[in-house]
Amino acid sequence: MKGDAVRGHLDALLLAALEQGPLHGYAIITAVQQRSGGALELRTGTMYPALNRLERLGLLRSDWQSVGERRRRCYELTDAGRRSLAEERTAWRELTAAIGAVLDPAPAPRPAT
Amino acid sequence: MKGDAVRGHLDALLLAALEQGPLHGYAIITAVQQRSGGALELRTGTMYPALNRLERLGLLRSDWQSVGERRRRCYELTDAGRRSLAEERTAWRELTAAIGAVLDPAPAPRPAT
DNA sequence: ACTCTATATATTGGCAGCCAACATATAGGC
DNA sequence: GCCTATATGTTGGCTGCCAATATATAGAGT
Repeated sequence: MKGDAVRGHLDALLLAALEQGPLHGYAIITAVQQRSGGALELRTGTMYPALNRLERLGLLRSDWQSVGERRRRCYELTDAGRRSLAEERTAWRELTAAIGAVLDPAPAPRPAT
Repeated sequence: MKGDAVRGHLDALLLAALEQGPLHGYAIITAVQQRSGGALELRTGTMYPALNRLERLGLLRSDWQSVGERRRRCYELTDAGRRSLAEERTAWRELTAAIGAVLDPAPAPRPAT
């Protein structure tokens, strides 16, 4: 998968990854990687700033956990985040429908041949 | 449709628009607009430089036509352009499959309940 | 003990690629 | 005469992702 593949869809991916329950950043990377069959690999320099931004926007909330000496920042969706995810899904369907229609145009219907 | 919608897929759209025959730039805009049901509207500041780039890459060739006093630059696919279009289609399918799998994950198969 | 990898989070600088705005010109309708 | 559609192009700017870098703990291998 070429670079910039997730451009414009990063927020949707992050929100979707958190839909089924809280995860910390590193776990989000592996979850997205697995769900996509290895095709999508989020970069830390891409994801962590995005998670912070989504939290500032009120779509996520986070809390720090400790596992031994290790610290993790665990994110979960807010209600606004769930609504935003629904909008992102709609936008994604519209985009794929629009581009798909140009890439693979339906044959023009013709008056009863 | 939000801005930057075509980002990363512009070349694919242009090549696909020209697949069924030569068109000039303005006609490409209306063709893409119609095929996408009005969802996609290419900007001149986006398209014309892209057409030039694709011609430099050898994926398109162009010739100037005259309709009365009007001049049109008519583009058509080269063989390399057709091959590139096929690759763009494959890349598009892989991308939609990957992102789609994250946005709408298949329920995990579980051992005979 | 030492090294390498995996786990885990974060910042910085760079840049590709699209967009808005602008510029120009012909043609046709009202 | 004016407005809109047709038609092609350039310039500057900004968004948003990436590579590179930094830091630190944990565990496995040798």
